[in-house]
Amino acid sequence: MATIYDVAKLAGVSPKTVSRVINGDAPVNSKTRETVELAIAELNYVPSKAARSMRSQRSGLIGLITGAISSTSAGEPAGLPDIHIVQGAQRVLADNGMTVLISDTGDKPERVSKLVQTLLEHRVEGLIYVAEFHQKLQLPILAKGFPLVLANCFDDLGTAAVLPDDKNGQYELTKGLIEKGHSRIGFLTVPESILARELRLDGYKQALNEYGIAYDPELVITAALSDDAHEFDLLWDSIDRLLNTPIKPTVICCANDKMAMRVYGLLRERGIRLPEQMSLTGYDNYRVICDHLHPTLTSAELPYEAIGARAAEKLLAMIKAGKQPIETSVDLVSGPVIWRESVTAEDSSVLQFKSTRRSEK
Amino acid sequence: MATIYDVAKLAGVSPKTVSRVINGDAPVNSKTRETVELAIAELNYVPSKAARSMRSQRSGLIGLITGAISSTSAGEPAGLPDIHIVQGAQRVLADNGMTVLISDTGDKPERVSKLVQTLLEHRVEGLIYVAEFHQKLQLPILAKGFPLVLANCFDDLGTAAVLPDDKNGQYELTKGLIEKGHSRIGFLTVPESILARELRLDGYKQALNEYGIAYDPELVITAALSDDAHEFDLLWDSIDRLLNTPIKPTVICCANDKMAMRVYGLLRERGIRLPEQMSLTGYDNYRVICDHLHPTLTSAELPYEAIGARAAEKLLAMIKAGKQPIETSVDLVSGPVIWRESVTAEDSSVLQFKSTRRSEK
DNA sequence: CGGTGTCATGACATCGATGTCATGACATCG
DNA sequence: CGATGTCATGACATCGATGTCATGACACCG
Repeated sequence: MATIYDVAKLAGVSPKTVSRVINGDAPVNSKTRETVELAIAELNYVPSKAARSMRSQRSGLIGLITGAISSTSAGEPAGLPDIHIVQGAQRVLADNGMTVLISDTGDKPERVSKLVQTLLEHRVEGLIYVAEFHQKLQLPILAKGFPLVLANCFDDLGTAAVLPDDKNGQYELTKGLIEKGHSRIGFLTVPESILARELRLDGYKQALNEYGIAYDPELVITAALSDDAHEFDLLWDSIDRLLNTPIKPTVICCANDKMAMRVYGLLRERGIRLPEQMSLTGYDNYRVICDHLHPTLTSAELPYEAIGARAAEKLLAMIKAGKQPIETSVDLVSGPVIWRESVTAEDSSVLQFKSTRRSEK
Repeated sequence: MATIYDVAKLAGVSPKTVSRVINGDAPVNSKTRETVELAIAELNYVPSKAARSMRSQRSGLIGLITGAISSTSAGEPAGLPDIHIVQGAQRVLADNGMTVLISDTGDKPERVSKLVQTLLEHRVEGLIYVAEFHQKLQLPILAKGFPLVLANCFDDLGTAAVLPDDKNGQYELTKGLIEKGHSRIGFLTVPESILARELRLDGYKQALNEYGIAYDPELVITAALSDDAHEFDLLWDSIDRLLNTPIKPTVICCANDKMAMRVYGLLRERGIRLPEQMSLTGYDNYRVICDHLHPTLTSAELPYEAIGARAAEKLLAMIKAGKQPIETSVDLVSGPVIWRESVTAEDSSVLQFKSTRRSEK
């Protein structure tokens, strides 16, 4: 590969002059510039970042650690694939002239510190750690003050983090359902081990509360996440319980789109027409599922792309601030609810009836 | 960040000795080694790849260009997300001590040459280009002899490439169906613009042929790919045509899992029970869909992870060969058929079981 | 005409690691 | 005892780019 010396030789100038042409940081005679540019083209010269970053002490690299790239093979979490977070981060970073170095844990958390080491060898200017689902964790400690942003996760040490606003998502979803005339709203949640559970439940309750609808614990059922047959039976039972409550729900909120996809099949097997006899919602806005299920599935978006983008922006700000410590913070990112065919809107008469009833209370 | 000089100073030795300790490439007195190792730990020293690769002329970096990372937002292709190809490549490369630099076209193909430039600045030792679906394309030309592997695509110039064996996948799928007793096999294909169409059709025909089943063009219907409402009507029509053939098919092969997901809904809307009254297959083995549809969906795997891995192996071999030109080639990678609940086996015992149960009602 | 300023360019050192060669301390051998 | 070999270590140059400083050519001014 050609070097700046080769170019200089061919153009009959000093390497420094070539450098000036490339960087445009000092005046160069236009005739000289032309000769140099010709030589560059002739030799297919591309400057070496390694040499540059040695002088400048800036690599232009950002390290991104994720399990995303291997996660789909193993026990996959229920949500959207976190690759969308990588997507968002990569876009923002590329727009700012940074190149992204990815490394993947391969689902072996103990590898993280070795990956970090490799990234530091490349002198990344900052790190983003992407978790597969909203969780709390503890990374091996880096040098103090090294720019690090956690995406989709957070820790105890006050490290900068960007998280999905799960409470708000379920709140907006529930609120929308109520405004469309639903008041018996079934809720299939995930197990307690999942952080999002409580947050979403809070959003659900808040919406009910604002509209004066009493919270009925019978309508909230914990459904399992995992994919094996046993859990599948449990989901079946959960639905039975919902359908057998004194006043049947008119809509079921599923903890995520995958669960909703199963519920489509289960409900139809017992002859229930969708959405006429039962409305359904998911969570994640997993496009492949939501757009292609029939009827298409209403879902609250898990704003992964935006989380990635925000994490990147935060990181860039931290890098820019340099030594001056920016106060780190935890950002919540909200996503919209995407209304699709799986939810019926009851007609105005019903709404009227309902509001009447409410005022009767 | 600490340098080798800092370590040397702290340990009271020369930088070269530190280098020897790090690389273990020459004998060092065990006492000296200990002192040096202590100093390294003390200073959190991490050697700089930039400096190393300047001397060694090896960056340890592989460039990976993809549209994957932005593809889901725009007009998404029908298949599996190509991120799985990245997955496979990253795994193999990491196992070989290489770090992956990703860059994304952001769905703007004209950006490719700029991305290549950036990757070359980082002195990547090779490049993998990942396409979103099986296609022919033309990359901007690199320096001749620069290690490059195309994944999920190929060109006219005989560049090394790794492709899915679409013909074999559909062949195995069709063969399996025949062996399970199906002989009227509907086939919803993708438009002619898609390369996989002809390949898969060939596989379908070959299987029929081997079992002496006549090819009936009426059973093969071109269904659209895109997601808008109009195309959706067309899919409906396609299914009608299939159901109205003189002898109805007992199974419908869909061009991909997403299409199959829609067909589930469409068939059920007209009261057809799955899989009892109609078997279904997809293509891609898009796990989120196949595992979670009810009944679970039989599908031929689009072996993206393996394609990525193979591409990486090919690239590493090319790099290792160096100047000696390895003969480039196009590899086909086959994936298995994953048999799930959506296909009934029509052998006598099953038929008997069914009729028994039905008569019990 | 000499002093001063501007423009275009080059010589040289430097970033951090490591290959090459040299050196000094010992051990071993004839 | 002197020659030779081995071991442990260091001095120095080098990879490719660029910051610093110097230099030569020329214009302009008093």
